[in-house]
Amino acid sequence: MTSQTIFRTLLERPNVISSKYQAKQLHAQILKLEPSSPAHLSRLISIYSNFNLLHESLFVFNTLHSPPVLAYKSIIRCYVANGLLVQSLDLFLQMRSSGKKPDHNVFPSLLKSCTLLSDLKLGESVHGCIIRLGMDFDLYTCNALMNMYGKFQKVFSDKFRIEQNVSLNQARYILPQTNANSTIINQRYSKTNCRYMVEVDRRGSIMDSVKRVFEMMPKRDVVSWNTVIAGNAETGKYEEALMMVREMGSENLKPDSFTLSSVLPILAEYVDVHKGKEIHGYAIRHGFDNDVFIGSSLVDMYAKCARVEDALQVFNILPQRDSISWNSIVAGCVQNGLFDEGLRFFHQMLKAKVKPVPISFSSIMPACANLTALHLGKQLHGFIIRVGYEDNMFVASSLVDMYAKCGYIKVARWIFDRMDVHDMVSWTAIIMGYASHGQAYYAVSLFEQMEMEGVRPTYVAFVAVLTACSHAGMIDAAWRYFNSMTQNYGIDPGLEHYAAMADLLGRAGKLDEAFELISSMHRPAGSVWSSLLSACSVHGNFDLAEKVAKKIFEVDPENTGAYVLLCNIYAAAQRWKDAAKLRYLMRNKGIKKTTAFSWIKVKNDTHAFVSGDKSHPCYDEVNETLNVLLEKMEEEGYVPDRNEVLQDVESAEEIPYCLATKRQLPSFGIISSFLGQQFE
DNA sequence: TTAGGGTTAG
Repeated sequence: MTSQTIFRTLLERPNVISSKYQAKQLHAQILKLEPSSPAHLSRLISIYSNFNLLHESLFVFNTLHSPPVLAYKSIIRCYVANGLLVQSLDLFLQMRSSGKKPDHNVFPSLLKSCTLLSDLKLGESVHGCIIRLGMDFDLYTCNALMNMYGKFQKVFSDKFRIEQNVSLNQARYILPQTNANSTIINQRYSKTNCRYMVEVDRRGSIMDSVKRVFEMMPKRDVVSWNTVIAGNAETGKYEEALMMVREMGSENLKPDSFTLSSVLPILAEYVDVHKGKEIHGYAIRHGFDNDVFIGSSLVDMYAKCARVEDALQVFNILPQRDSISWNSIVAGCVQNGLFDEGLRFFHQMLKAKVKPVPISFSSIMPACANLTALHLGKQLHGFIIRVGYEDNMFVASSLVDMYAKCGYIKVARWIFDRMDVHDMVSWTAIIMGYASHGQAYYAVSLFEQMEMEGVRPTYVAFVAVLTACSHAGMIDAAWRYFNSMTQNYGIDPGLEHYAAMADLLGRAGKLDEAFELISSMHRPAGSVWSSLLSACSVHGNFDLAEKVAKKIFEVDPENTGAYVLLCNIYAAAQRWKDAAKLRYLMRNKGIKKTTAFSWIKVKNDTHAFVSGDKSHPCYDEVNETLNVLLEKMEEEGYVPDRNEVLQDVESAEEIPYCLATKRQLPSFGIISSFLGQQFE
């Protein structure tokens, strides 16, 4: 074969050119053999642009006096791939003014530019151009059109959601509640509602555009279906998305890895592990389980369905892991309460030299918060500042929560005040922080501030404010919020809200009122009754206690806490026979009190305290210290109530403080050195 | 021409 034949073959079958080096060799051959052939030069531009070589492509393009369509569309594609979006649209206009008729390959690139520029109007103009040129039946062009409209629909949807739940930071002034404030709140909501209607119309019309394009298509491929399915999945139209996955089959198209990427998050949201497993089986049968996207989605789906073991299994056999698969397993562990495991994976991720992103920190921070591992939380905070993630709303909210849970409410407030915008979660985190620190005034004031700024309180925000009221004995305010949930926001009170109210009323001695409230619940849970049982014990209402205990045993016959509490109540009332009968019943039923323990971290060791254990080497010293503290407390007027403790069902010990073995948390010193070394 | 992960809960 002569060099000329090879040259022609290469130009006719550009796919055989597998490297940038070969492309440059071909360029040299063209210059040598046919340097002025626009057809050859255009093919060369196309080959260069396939390798994303913008500089080389432009170099050749600028030598052409009247570039053919192939040259234009190759440069346009290369511009888009390099993020030069305005330039891509400029070149399209230049091509049109030179009289060249664009073919169907040009539009996907242009539509991508409009999407990346977030310019819907421009996208609609391009759509008009597509229709005028009669390209609106082309498969690739239609797929790209649907993709563009789908992306805009998601942007509108996300933007609207954020506007609903975000306010500017004006939390530095705390206004008292007045009628004037209520008027402002109402005005804000009526404005919000107007905007809501406009946005709903806008989103609806964009989704109609996606549908219209889809329905007009003479032929659809798997990408067409995937695009519409993803559009529905991302905007919460789950049933529609799943229905379309089933409908694909009627056009003889099988779901591929992209389809599964849309389906798995829906099943995670539905907590439907059975269907999730079916999809997992399908993925294995079709070889998609090696796909890193599917792997991450499976990890996430299993974790959200509380199947951490399955999530770990999928993660452990992943042939390749990227930042997202690591974040998925870290978040999966933490969300399921496996904090140590989550921290270990975070550590391993750093060791694997995967750079943490904001999501990594907002996923791991709740582990520090729930373990009250302040030292680690502070180290991570330092790292967050160094890499500049402290302004991320998710990261900042998780920091607010971590500091509040670790006892540093002032630092939590400082971080909260520094945030430019507050969403519903950050408000709730700081309100709950104040509530758990017993600073109900701040919690309630901030809740009202949040309402003033037009952020709609949610189910969780009401849990927070009612908890605050409960701790401070604010009965009137609590009733106001409890009633406001349904009346103003249409949120049905749940278990947590009833529990806070029952706790509040019980502590205040309003036992009958609490009984009535709990009885009004649809299906009162044992835990809500339990707080009333405890209040009955404190206030010495033994008759009601028996009634309440009966209610608990109806819904939860093996509620250990209720047995123990009732036993103690009988003991306090000197009803020894009843107490003994109950204890006998417990033994018969095999009900045992779960061992509770608390722990304290001293330097790098965590020491756990369990009733009845004398194994710790410093047992005597600890007991001595406890006695000193007890004496001091008694000097200041504390009278220990030993009536109930003496009759504790499972323990014969009078003072249940002893020491158990050390519990080892991950060593954060090691993580700290990684943070410092690798990513500064 | 199409894809995956995050913060608040007595």
